[in-house]
Amino acid sequence: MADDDLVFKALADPSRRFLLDLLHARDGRTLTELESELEMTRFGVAKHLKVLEEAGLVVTRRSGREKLHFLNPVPIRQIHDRWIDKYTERHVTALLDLKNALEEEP
Amino acid sequence: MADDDLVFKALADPSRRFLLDLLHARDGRTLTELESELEMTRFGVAKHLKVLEEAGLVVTRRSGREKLHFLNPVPIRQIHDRWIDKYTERHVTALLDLKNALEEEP
DNA sequence: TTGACATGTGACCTATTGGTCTCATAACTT
DNA sequence: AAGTTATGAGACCAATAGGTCACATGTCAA
Repeated sequence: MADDDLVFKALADPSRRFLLDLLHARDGRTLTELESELEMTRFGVAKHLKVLEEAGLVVTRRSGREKLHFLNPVPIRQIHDRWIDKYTERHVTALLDLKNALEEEP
Repeated sequence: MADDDLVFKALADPSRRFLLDLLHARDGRTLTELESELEMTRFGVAKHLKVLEEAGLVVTRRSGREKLHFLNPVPIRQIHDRWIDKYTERHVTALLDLKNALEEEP
């Protein structure tokens, strides 16, 4: 399977995106710790983490019997750069900054 | 289905990503024109375009019997912002700029 | 070394998805 | 009006993906 296909397939599942949210909030967690945040068996979570790791969205490091998981932002940025050039980026960020500002002020 | 789920599901298919590539290169194309670029029947392409449109990745405008398709970069940028904060962005862009520079110079 | 803890593998079932086809509507051209 | 062009809706089938389970390996602590 092509590299980018692995990334997009990995992002296509809501549980996996939630795992990325968890790791974005705090890195270096174990499978068991992440498992407690999802309503799913350990096996399901392990499968999802494996998909994320094979896509390069999550990087791991072993520490004894534990496996620590870290978020890797590089593939996300590459998605961005595929369809948003520097010129367009200025417009889009300005638009979204305005949107966020308006949503914060009631 | 949740908004972000539609976007990620839409991006999960290589044919749909190729359609976005085509629209990124040149906007405002019709179904028939896009169809000629894929090795697939018109019905398949139409289905993919519908998925992209429902996800908000493609915006359309009718002109007589033709339907013109345009790329909308906003959802892409929102994916980016979900997992890459301003601080991380500086590091990642610097890293990727370096990578691209090295690949261009042999 | 014995038991508890943390993770890994592969089979299995069900639900979803990609792609094609038949049928149908609407608009331009002459 | 008639023929052609551009698109739309829904049935259908094969392939894929999400989730659980039984079973297994490696690691820590007493």
